[in-house]
Amino acid sequence: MTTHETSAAPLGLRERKKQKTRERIRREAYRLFAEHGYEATTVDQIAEAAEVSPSTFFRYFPTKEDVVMQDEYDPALAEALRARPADEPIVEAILNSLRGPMGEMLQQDRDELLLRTRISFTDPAIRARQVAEQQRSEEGIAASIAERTGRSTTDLDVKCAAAAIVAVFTTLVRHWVEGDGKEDLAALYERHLPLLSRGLDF
Amino acid sequence: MTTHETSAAPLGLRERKKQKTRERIRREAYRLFAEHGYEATTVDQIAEAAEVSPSTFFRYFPTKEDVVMQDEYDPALAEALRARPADEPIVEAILNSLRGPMGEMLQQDRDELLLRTRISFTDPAIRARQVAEQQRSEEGIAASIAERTGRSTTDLDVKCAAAAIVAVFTTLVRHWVEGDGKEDLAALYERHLPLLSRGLDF
DNA sequence: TATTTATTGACAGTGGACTCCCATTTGGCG
DNA sequence: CGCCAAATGGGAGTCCACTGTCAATAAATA
Repeated sequence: MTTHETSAAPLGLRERKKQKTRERIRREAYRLFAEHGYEATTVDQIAEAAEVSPSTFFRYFPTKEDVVMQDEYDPALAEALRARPADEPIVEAILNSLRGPMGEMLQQDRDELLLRTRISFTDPAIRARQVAEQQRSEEGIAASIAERTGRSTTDLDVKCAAAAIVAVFTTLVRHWVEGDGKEDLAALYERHLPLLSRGLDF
Repeated sequence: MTTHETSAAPLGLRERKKQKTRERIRREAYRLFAEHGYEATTVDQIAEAAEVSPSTFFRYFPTKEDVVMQDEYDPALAEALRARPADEPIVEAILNSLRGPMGEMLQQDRDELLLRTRISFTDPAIRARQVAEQQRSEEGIAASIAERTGRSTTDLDVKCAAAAIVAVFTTLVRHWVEGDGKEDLAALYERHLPLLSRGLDF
């Protein structure tokens, strides 16, 4: 590597074309996945729909799995969490993070998020990948909690808390997806996340 | 079908042989998975190790995935939960269930559980399957909670609670596996599950 | 023992993910 | 424009899960 990517790079025609190609492949893949399911969609079909050769598909994505999402949201949340005052109770801190730009981000990507999430809940093969990502999300959130409370990241209570939080998130998002995204995701968070702070009183 | 299976069937030589073959395939598969990983193990290898032809493998297991575990424990927990008095707080009820025969069951299968769980945490492809099972566990536990509290199974709070509980379980089991099962799993439950009842006070 | 039926192994596919290679095209640049 | 490097397409090839068929064998049954 002789050149470093700078955020202000003018981006020549070549780069722009590549980005567009990558995006086109990804978009067509998602469309086909949504239409016929992940397993039932072949790389050849994706390539054809994106108007590239199968070889080119593999140049952009090392494996078919790689075309599926990595979730930017949970890591972003872990980040946002770090900006909140440490004396704020964790659930409050999360809700406050979601009320900020983080929430707008979700609002913005609503449709794509809906589609992606639907796929990942529907298809077992993709689900696997998703779970791996989720694990990292948990670690990120655990790290935030640990940082805020001066505990260790390896603290089991911290890990359990992070796991519970992510689990509730997942449950709410699933509910949201099953309702075709008609409900307000943010409202669901506001309504059900506090369950964790007040304790499971069943 | 002209004959029906009766629980007291004396089980002819044919049936017994089949059972043994099935078990042998499963055992060898697990051994190889543990040794080389799920993906890296081919059906041919499993068949050879189990001393059957590849065709026979597929006669016993429709797909390679089908050779992996279904978890009997979480459903068993949901069952046991139903036997506890309804006025007992949920986390207490769970712990009490685990203190009974349910706990002995776990104790008994310790080694196999350790192996199976290790595989399912290690290998993404199997993890997918596991997650699907987990989903059903959540539903089972949600059903128990709903039944105990007279709420609906579709109640989002109930679903969130079940998800949180399973998430903590998973976290603890993972921790247990990572420590090679040296710690006492039951003790981990006792120590960290109450986190959920008293609320996340971070 | 003779007949029937279930289980098996061998073998020849199929399809799809993924690799390698090479010729062609296309954008970057002097 | 003309050269170079990057990006692409096409094709041949590998690996492996999984299917289907058929003949041989072993168990159940008469």
